[in-house]
Amino acid sequence: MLESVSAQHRLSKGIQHLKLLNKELETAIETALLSAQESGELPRFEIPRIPVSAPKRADQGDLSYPAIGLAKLARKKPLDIASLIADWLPPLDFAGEVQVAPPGFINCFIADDYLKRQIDAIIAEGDSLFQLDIGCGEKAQVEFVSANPSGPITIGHTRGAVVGDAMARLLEAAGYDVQREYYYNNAGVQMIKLGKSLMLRYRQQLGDAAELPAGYYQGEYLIDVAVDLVANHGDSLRGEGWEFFRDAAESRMFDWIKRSLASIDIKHDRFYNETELFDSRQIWRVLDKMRENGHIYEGAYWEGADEDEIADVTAKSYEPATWFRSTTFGDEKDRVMVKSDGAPTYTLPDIAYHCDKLERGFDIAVNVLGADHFSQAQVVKHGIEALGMDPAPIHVIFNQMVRAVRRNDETGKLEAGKQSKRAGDFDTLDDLVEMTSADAVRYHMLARSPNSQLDFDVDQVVKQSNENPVYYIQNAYVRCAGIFREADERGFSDAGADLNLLGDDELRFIRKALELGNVIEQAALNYEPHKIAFFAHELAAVFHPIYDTVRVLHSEAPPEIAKARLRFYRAAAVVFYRLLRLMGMSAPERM
RNA sequence: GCUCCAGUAGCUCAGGGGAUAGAGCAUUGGUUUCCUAAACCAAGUGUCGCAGGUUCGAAUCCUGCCUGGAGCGCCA
Repeated sequence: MLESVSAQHRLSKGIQHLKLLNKELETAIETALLSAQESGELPRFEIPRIPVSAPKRADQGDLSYPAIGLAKLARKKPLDIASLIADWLPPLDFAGEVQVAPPGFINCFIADDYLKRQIDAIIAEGDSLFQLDIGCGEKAQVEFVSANPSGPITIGHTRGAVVGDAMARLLEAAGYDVQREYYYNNAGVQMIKLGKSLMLRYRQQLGDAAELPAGYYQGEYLIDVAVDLVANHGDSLRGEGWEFFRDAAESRMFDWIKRSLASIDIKHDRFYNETELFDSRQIWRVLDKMRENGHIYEGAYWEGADEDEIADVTAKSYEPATWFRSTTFGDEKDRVMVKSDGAPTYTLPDIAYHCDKLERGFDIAVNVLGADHFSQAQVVKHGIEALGMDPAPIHVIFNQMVRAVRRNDETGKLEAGKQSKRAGDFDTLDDLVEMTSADAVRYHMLARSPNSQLDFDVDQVVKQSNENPVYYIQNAYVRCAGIFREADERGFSDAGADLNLLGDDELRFIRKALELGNVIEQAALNYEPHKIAFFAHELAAVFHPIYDTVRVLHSEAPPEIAKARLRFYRAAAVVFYRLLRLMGMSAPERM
């Protein structure tokens, strides 16, 4: 489905149009190949999609296409095919020189004139730079964080929060109408334990001798809540049951969670909880539907259980439970939907929730989960299939584990944080933000493939220096802002700037900046939000050397050249602003 | 035992059929009369875990193995 959508991608209407040059060239090459086939110079074969990419070396052009890949199909020498393509290539307004390079590459240079024109185009697009229309306004949802309200946002949740929010921003940039959702379980035994834990903490505050049993929530934060309850209500809550305390705890925890997330500029549009699915009896309707479709059965153990499992279950003398025959869909064993005590497992509401999600009509439903949810997510997917629904819109990003680390000065190795004497605890989002900054947390959590385990190096992130990529990127924007401030003070403007006076350095930056559209598309449609973080750093690395030599308000820069350069920096500032916002980071005017 | 993720420079990680494998940190040396040096310039560093295979071409794909992490509940 994505392919068909992406094929009809368009850019938003603006006065100026920024193009996805890779796509343009790919299309043009396809046209050239068809023409060559038409003319008989090339045999007929189905043209495979070979992506145009940016070569590593400058002398290999800005966009490169390996025609080598067609050699076998065309039964011709790669270099000859490349030549044919070059011959038949329709005119492209952005293309300068087109070279054929051995062993069979088409290397296309972007024309300087085109690059210069893009500067005003970038400024015109402003905050919506490279706002794509791939999504055509279709509905997308990102479900992320989804931590149960039983404690603070941990470092692991934080990764999901940052990745999810960046994903949402990228989908918006790709043209989707995006909803951010937070789903949580508040109907199970864990919340009962939370309520009882708070109740005991409350009684402790009143001087009762109460111990928290093992498995209850031992965290000190519940003591804080209990202290508050005593301060506000004295001992008047002594008669309240655990339900009261559960609700009080849930409410307090959610206030905390929302405040923590807000501190890194993350806000959900909707909070959806399990209780809704119970109250609406939706979970039972889902179970009935699965039963109707023949995927549900009752039994003390699952149909494929071996002797050991049966012996184990028999020993526990369970009453029969309700099973989902998920093995039909490739699962390794069937799963319990309703326990023998009549309570549903958490899987059933989870399936019901995703069913509801699909019924709400999202064309894309991204789910950001920790890798420890892998099996669970598979079962949910099987459940959706058992309902006769298509799980295709659902895409899960699994984040591998994350831990806070510090460098051990003796070994030089990174070690998990808690053992550090200097550190104290820093395994919550609040701690991380306090020790570093919201921007640093966001950047470092994002600048890693979700598939990689992440060691959050607290010491490195704390450093506010050029050692830290966060400030390296932001400083690019700050430097632009500094130029604008100084220009304003001197009453200098870029009105009537002649961009022909710009040099190769400036154009090198524009070249790189024009890749942003492709980066957004790739990051959004392939669910790889980390790409935007790497691109931001690369762009800053192109920017800073230019800043050093391309001076605007310098005694040796003639006013006409200064004007053109000022206009250039206006464009650069737009690009960095857009990038920083896509990552959910701030774009400070000064640092 | 099975499933998923990872293994690339001293460290943390990008790249994931294409041209001479990259970045940051760390190391060494240099740069500032003028828009913030949180910057720039220069230097060195590799058995891309191991072994086979596919291919014109493999860090990238396939198979097997090794190492580390996460799962495999009538927990949520």
